[in-house]
Amino acid sequence: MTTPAQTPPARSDFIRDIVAADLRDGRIREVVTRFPPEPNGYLHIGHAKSICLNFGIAREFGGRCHLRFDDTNPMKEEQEYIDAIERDIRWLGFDWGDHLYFASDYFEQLFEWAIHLVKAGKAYVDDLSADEIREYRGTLTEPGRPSPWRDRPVDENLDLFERMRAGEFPDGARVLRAKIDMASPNINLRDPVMYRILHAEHPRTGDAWCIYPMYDFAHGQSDAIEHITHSICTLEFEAHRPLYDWFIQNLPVPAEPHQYEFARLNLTHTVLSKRVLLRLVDEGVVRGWDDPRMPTLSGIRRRGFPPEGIRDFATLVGVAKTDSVVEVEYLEHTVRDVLNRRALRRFGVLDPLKVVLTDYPEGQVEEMDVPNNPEDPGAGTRKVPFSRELWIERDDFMEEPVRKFFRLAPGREVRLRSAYFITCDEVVKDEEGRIVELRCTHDPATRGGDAPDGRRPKATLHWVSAAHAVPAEVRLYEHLFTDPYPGVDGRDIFETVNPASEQVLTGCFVEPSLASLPVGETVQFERLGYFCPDRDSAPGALVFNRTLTLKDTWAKLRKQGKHDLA
RNA sequence: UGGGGCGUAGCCAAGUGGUAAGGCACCGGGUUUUGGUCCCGGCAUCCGGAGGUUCGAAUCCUCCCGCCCCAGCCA
Repeated sequence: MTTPAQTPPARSDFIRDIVAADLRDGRIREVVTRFPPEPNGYLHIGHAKSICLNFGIAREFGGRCHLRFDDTNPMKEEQEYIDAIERDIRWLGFDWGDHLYFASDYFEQLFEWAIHLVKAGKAYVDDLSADEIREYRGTLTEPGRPSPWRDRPVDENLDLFERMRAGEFPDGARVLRAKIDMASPNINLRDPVMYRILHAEHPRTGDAWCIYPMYDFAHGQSDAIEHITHSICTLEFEAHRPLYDWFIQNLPVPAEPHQYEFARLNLTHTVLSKRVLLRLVDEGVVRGWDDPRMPTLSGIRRRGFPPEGIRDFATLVGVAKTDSVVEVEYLEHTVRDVLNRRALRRFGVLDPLKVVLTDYPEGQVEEMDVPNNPEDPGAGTRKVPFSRELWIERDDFMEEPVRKFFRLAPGREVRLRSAYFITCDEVVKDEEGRIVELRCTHDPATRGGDAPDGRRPKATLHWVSAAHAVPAEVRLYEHLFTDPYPGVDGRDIFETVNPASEQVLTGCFVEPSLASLPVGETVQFERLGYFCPDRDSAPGALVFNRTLTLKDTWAKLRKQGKHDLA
């Protein structure tokens, strides 16, 4: 309850070291990075690591970071994704200024460069089918063989390539290939395909093109056009770097960018494969791309995670080349850390148990002053109505308390936070023996929560005045997958979806101030966790998402079976 | 068994010849009107393994072992 934790300073890593050295040695004057998403899905926490890296470096070294959509495959890309991606990056806290680009903006230039290679005898049109190309490519241990079309005359290649562009051939009929080395031990250099024919509507260029460049032919050149100095990508592109360099060296590009690779983020109990995420959405396993259980930025946002918590996570996790799987608890820690500092405290009762204060005047209402955030005195206090009948958490009472349970029990006195000390006198049950009400008395001298005689109850409970309580639905969220490493053991990922990943609670009661809390604003329900109004919320029908629980030592003791030990 | 990478605590991760940072998790203790926060302490005689070089090695050399990526007209 003291020193507010600091946002961790950006530490150095091997990429930042390279950037610093390039700046220091004058190899570059200004660092220019780029974040290059393909608009074929929503951004997820793994992308956040890359975004924080690229935009973070630009910010730290006084350079700039471009947002460039890698939209070279119209079969999978959609405007909806472009919009969502821009929204999510902004939400994360980054800005690309005027530097919004699309690989498709460079299609004409790329085409000209392809012609350049053809004229130089370094690219050719191949008539082989996809299957044949695969056969000719060889294997990991055997070299490939040259296509029969490999030595086609330049003029013929030029003519055919122009006609490919003109739409004279059907999809798959021919491709343009770079002529490099069919025997290269690096398969990426065995005459990689540069262009394929795709008679598809492109989200941005419409039907202007029916041939589209492959990633390898588009990415590096796009970097060169934008004068990107450090093209940062994930490890799986490492083997592509020689090809990246080959194109740069063999083309009259305006700059010579360099590619650097780092290990992508993996999280336990989480899947970050776009393919799988798409299936979860399509098959209705979740409520959509922004389901609070999804690792997408939009899901995390809906869940109530603050962007700062994600940024902190990215910096704490670091950047290296070791394949790693970070425990999701680490993310939860940085999120709690931010929320603990910022979130307003509120009262909400998830599983209500009625308490009647037999010695409290009927009809009387007191406005209790309650701190908005003990971590931040500047957050002030609020008034919370208190009256004779209250709701408390059913878990906060035990008729026959076990050894380490020190909440309410018959004959026991506890503190109602910022209100009074109360003592349980009587337990009321229904015919089935279920506890339906607790009859208690309060000590008027403890108003506000402090006893003049200095006595201190072992427990402090949250509460809501029954007459003023606002009903709400609360959705409890847990890991989407029970398996820490979903899919690694060969089991179908969909079979390890946690059936309890979403639990919908109805009949919850929250304090009056919560009725007007804006969607997406995360508050702490004292002693329970962090919650935020979901977009499904409506004026008379509040819906809250549980962002995260608070750390809960008592729950841990019970789970370990230690609550009853001496 | 082709090529490219990587192996430091349960999980991340510094360190790059001078005798193992930090965070998460975990375990103790203190404070506390949230069993939260905060504070204090503990947690690698050892850096995938084996040799070698050196006064001295996680850091250099050799060999071995393990894991990841590449055979899309995906990115």
